[in-house]
Amino acid sequence: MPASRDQLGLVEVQDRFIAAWGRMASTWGISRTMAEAHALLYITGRPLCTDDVMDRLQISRGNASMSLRGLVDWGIVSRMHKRGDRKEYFQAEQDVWTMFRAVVRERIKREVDPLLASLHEMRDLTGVGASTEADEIADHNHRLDEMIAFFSTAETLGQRFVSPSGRGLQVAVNVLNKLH
Amino acid sequence: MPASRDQLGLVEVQDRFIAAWGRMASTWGISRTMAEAHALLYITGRPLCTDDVMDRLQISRGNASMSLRGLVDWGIVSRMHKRGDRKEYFQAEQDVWTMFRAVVRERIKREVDPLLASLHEMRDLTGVGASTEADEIADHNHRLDEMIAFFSTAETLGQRFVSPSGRGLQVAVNVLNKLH
DNA sequence: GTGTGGTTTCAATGTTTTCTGAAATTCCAG
DNA sequence: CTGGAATTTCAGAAAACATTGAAACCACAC
Repeated sequence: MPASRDQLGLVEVQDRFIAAWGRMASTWGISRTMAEAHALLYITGRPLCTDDVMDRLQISRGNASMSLRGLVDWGIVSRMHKRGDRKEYFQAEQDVWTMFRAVVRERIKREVDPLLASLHEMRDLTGVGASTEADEIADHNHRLDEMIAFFSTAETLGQRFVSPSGRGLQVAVNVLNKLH
Repeated sequence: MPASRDQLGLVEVQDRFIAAWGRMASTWGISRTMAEAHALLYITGRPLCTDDVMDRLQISRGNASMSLRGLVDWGIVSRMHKRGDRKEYFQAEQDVWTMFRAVVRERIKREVDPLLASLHEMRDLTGVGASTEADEIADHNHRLDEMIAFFSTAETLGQRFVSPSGRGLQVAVNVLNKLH
C-alpha cells in the first residue's frame, strides 16, 4: 500500500532501517548482508523462512543460508518451526539489551580471549642475556603489562554485563547515571 | 642480537605483538596494516619516521603515509619533529586508557551518531492512512524506539567515559567492581 | 627564484572477502 | 526403504578492499 503525502509505507521504512543497519555493520567486522538479514528479522518482528529473506533482500539461497546460520551462531537469532510446515523459520531476539549482551559475550570469546592469550604468551619471552637492552626490555614488558591489565579489566567488565543475573548492563548504566 | 635458550630477542617479540594486534584489527573495521603500524609505534614506544615504518613492516611509502595519517585522525598517534631533522616522526599515545578513550570518542562520532540520526529520521515516517496496518506500524515504531533508547544510552555512557574529567572510564570501572 | 628532501595523492594492480548457483546432503512422510 | 522438499556446502565468479609506485606537491635553504 503506497504512502499518503510525504509519509512512507511500512515496507519502505523497513528498507531504510535495513540499509542503515547494513551500513553500520561494515565497520563492525560482520558482513553487510548478514547485518541486513538481522535487521529484516528484527524490524519485521516475525519469524521468516529462508525464502522470505532471499526474496526481500534479493540474495541467493546459499548466501541466505550462511547469513542466517551466522546470526544463529551469534546467538541473536533463533530457529523455529511452524506446525504442519517443514520449513525452518528464523526469529530475531526482540529485546535490544539481551541482543547486545549476546554480542558482547561473543566478541569477548572471539577477540579478547585470543588476544589476552597471545599477550600472556609474549610476556617474559624476551631473553635477558648480558644485553645492553635491559632497560628497553623492561619498558617493553611494562607496555605489555599495561595492555594485559586493560584487556583483563575489559573482560571482567564484559563478563559482568553478560552475567547470569541478566540485567547486569542495565544496572551498571543506572549506577553510572547516578554518578551525575 | 639473537636469543638465549628458548627465549626470543626483543625484535621477535615485538613482531609477535604486531602480528597479534594486526589480526585483531580485521574484526574491527580498521585495516591490518594500519593496526600493525600502530602496534609498532606503541610497542617500541619511540617516535619513528615514515621510512622506519616502511622498512620494519615491509610496506610501500604510500601505504605507510596513509596508515600513519589514519592513526593521527583517530587521535591515537601524534606527529612530532626532531631538532635539525626535516623528517616527520610519529609517536603512539602510551597510556592505554587514554588511547581507548580516543577510540571510543571516534567510534561514537563515526558510527553511533549517524545511526541515531537515521533512526530518528525514520521514526514517524510511516503513513497511517485508514490502513489495516495500524497495529503493525505501532509495533514497528516501538522497535525503533527501543533501538533509539539503547543507542542513546550507549552514547551517553560513551560520552561519560570520554569526558574531560579524563579518567571517567576508570572511575566507572572501579564503581562497577565495588558492586561485587 | 631553484634545488633538495620529504610527504601526499591516486590510477592501476593485487589480495581478500563475499556471493552465487548447482550439486550433495539431510530429513521426514508415506 | 523411497521420493521429495528443505537445507547446506563449496568451487568459481564478482565485488570490495588494500597496496603499490611513480608523479605531483610542499616547504624550506640557499
